[in-house]
Amino acid sequence: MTYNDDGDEPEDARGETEETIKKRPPGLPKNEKLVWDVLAQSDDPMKAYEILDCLKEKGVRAPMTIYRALDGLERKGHIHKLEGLNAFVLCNHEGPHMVQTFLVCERCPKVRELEVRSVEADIEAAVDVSNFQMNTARLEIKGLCHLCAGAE
Amino acid sequence: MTYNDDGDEPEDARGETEETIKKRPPGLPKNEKLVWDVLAQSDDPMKAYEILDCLKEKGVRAPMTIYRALDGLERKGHIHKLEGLNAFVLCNHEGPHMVQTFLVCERCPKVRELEVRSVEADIEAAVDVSNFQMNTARLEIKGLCHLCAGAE
DNA sequence: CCCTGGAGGTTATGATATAACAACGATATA
DNA sequence: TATATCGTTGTTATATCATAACCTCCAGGG
Repeated sequence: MTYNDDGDEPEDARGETEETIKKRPPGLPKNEKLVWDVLAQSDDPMKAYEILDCLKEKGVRAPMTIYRALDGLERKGHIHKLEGLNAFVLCNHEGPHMVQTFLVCERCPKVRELEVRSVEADIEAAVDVSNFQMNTARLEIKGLCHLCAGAE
Repeated sequence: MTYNDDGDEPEDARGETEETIKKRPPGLPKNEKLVWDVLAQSDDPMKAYEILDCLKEKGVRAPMTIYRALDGLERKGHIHKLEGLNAFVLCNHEGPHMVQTFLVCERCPKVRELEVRSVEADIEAAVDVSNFQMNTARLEIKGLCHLCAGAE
């Protein structure tokens, strides 16, 4: 058995992943696949220890395992960390991008990732003026989501 | 002695604050003044436990004390938290503002706060379209500062 | 065959942050 | 004065988040 025994689908035999819509990127090591699948089944961002809880049943015991997988996934651009929540979400679009924009509800756990071209352009311009060499940027917008705002 | 014995200047008797340029807002409780003064003397963002170390000599013993003061200062808009660094900086401009923008160097501890009107406008527009009720936003831009970029 | 490097397992610990409760001082007001 | 209340502070304990260090396994290349 190798560390990269890629099935195209999760090896899970119990049908837990039937609602997964997103397609898991190929070539991930075992633990990164496990973590990716957990995140894919969650509508909301998840904390490292929550992911760990979900994977206890699969034999994962140590936080280290989760953090290593998260680190790998993040370096490959498959997930983002929401620093304000200490939580992680799948990236929801193709290709690399410099500015990640999130709408974070303060009343419910919902987070949406946006892609806002005009913001990206403005940022690049402003940063340029400041003589700063941008690598990545993360914009976390806090407030009330659609539903929570409606409910006052 | 009251909890709000405002002197206009830090009560520090040893001249440690001689380089302070910023003007501490009036009416702060004792611990918030202490923490504000520490941040004012630092060019760079500081972590809670670093602030605590600086205030050991003034008799502050517990992390709680620092976190409470930071919380008060943040709610009043006098400081910001850089979530990506778990660190805190003085706010560098007047009046309330919805979007905080930071240039965070990945090679040295330098962080600059910007005010970028065009970005703010774009964000508000984009958020509006998304049917989201924005409260605040924080943009953390990572890369190489001026000096570090020059040094390759 | 042996070496190497990526991936993984495990234990321990470090770093960050909050809960809970007690005590104090200022202010208001009866 | 009495006493109620509120914000601030002090203190202890604990929760939460993250990494260091060390060892093993195994696939692939000389």
